[in-house]
Amino acid sequence: MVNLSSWSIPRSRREQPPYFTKGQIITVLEQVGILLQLDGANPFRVRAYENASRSLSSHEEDLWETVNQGRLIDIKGIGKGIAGLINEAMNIGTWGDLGSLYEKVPRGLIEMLGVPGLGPKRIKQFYDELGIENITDLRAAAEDGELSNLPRMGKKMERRILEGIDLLARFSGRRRLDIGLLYGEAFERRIDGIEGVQRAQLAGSARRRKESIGDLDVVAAVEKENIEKVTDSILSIPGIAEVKGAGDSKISLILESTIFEDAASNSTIDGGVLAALGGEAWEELEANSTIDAQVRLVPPHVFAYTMAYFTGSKEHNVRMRQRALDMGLRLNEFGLFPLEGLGDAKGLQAAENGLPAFDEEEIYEHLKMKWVPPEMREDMGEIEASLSGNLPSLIEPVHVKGALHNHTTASDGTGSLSEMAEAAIDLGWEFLGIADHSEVLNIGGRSIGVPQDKVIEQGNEIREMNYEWEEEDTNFRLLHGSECDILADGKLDYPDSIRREFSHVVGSVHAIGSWRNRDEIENTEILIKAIEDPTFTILGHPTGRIIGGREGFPLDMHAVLRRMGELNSEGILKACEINASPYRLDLDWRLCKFAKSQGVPIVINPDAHSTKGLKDVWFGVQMARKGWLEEADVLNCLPGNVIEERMMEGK
DNA sequence: GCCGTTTTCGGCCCGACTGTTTTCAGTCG
Repeated sequence: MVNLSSWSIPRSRREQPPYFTKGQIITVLEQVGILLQLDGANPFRVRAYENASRSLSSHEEDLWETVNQGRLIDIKGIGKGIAGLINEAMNIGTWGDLGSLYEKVPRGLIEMLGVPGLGPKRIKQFYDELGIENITDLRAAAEDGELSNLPRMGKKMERRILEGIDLLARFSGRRRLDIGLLYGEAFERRIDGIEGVQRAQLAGSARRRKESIGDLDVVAAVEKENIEKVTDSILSIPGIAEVKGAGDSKISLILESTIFEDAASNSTIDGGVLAALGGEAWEELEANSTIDAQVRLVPPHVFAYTMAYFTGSKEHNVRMRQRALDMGLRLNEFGLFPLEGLGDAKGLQAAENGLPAFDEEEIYEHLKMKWVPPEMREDMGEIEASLSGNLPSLIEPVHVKGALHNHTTASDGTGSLSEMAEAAIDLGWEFLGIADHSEVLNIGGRSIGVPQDKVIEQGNEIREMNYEWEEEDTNFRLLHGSECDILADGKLDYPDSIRREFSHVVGSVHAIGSWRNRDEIENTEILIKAIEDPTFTILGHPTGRIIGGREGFPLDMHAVLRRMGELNSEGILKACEINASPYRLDLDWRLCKFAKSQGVPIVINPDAHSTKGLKDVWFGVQMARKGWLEEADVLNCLPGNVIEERMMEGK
């Protein structure tokens, strides 16, 4: 959901250029796209702003440098107009006449976009004709029957809007990946088990492993004569809170947690996903959560095309269509057809003359491309890589041989040293890094961190345990590290003498408040200073974001990763964590490829606070895959007998 | 507003569903 408080044109807090950061510019372009829609602008102009914003966020260079070199218009999607705007914003600190656009569109209209079934056109119509400026006005007008007097509006629309407002209040927002997958896998299995369904598979952002899921897409292969029967069966699946619509080829509904009833005893529900989930997810499910879902029913021979289409992303699909057009073909959810002689044939009828494809590999083959793993389908360069045959060979969960950031009862974990070690051995790991909180940390007035004498004791205990494993020829060791707080001034917690004894120091920011009150440039400088400390090894959850909870603090992560890359090139190990907790998934996957390009090694850390928490590594691997990483890019794929040495590089 | 080895003008991805209509506009993905 959009955050209304941030919907004003930013004013610079700086004395000299650059007056705005790349992040601010990306946000403004994105917001302008939305404001223009509500203002009834040409939809292609709207898209131009959306595209510019998107393409800027995947622009890896320093934007200020690009501006100064006059190379803005070299960025695809940025032409003369938007380049001029960015120039002005960074050099002069003003935004052209965008201020008037921001003034013109009432904030409440943006909020109204969140109402299901309401789009920019109707919102503008309500505003122009009835003066409706926000959801409160909208509800009143609908209840008074004013909406149904407008052209192309009726009683049904009015009722739908009222329901939409309720829906928005109850179920707004996206679900974390772990919750989304839990629902998605359960729903997929239920549908797959229905008589008349030949195949059923989860598509959409869940299949692409986005860090949050808006709604679920399941594609089911069903022969035409069975559609009615299968539709009835789907609508009788337990756990459907509401049916939003049902046609011949598409069913929209809202799922609730009762879909999991008797799931525990259902042996068909299993797989890596459920195994990867700890207790926390289950607890949350019981608290009345819901998720939107769509089922697409298609004839078996077009299943692969429909899967590819509904896996997305939208941006990937646009590029794929364009690729098809370049080859004189049309691509849609039913197939791939030569444009020539296509005539007026539409939809499924046209599919009769399409190129056959049993699976997605064949679709990509028809387009002279290599199959792209779903996680990578974000139009972040995978089309080009696929065309040139340079797709990476992505990391897999089995490559992981340990993890370096985990907690015990010494700080706020629930497992003892030996319990955590045992759980790691059970996972087939060769090492486990302990990194309890440093002494300064207290949350809600309760001290969580490990005092100095205790952390020294912990080190002795670990040495003894390691000695025993070595004696009995067990290929496993504990690494004694620490999750050291990065203080507001960039200093690390604990005295130097203590920190030097650790095998690795995970430096993390926890006092998010003070970092959120500073600007991007200041935070970036201070964080880099912390990283440069000789004892610093791994940057823990870099931005402090909580998915569905709070944004991270402002930070130029590109600049941080560039500096870390420099230090690595000098032989000093500075690694960046992908915090694998589904609540964090931070480093963001969008930055993994850049980290790699700068020579910054990645560590996938579960940040486990319990034995179960170790399994969260699975989610981190999914993010690494989205970020194009291979086994060799991830430090905790190294064998146990070399990891400790690697941690000490440059010290 | 962006883009271009057919193009500096005229395109810009494509189809289903819904509710409103009697041929289509708006929304969604």
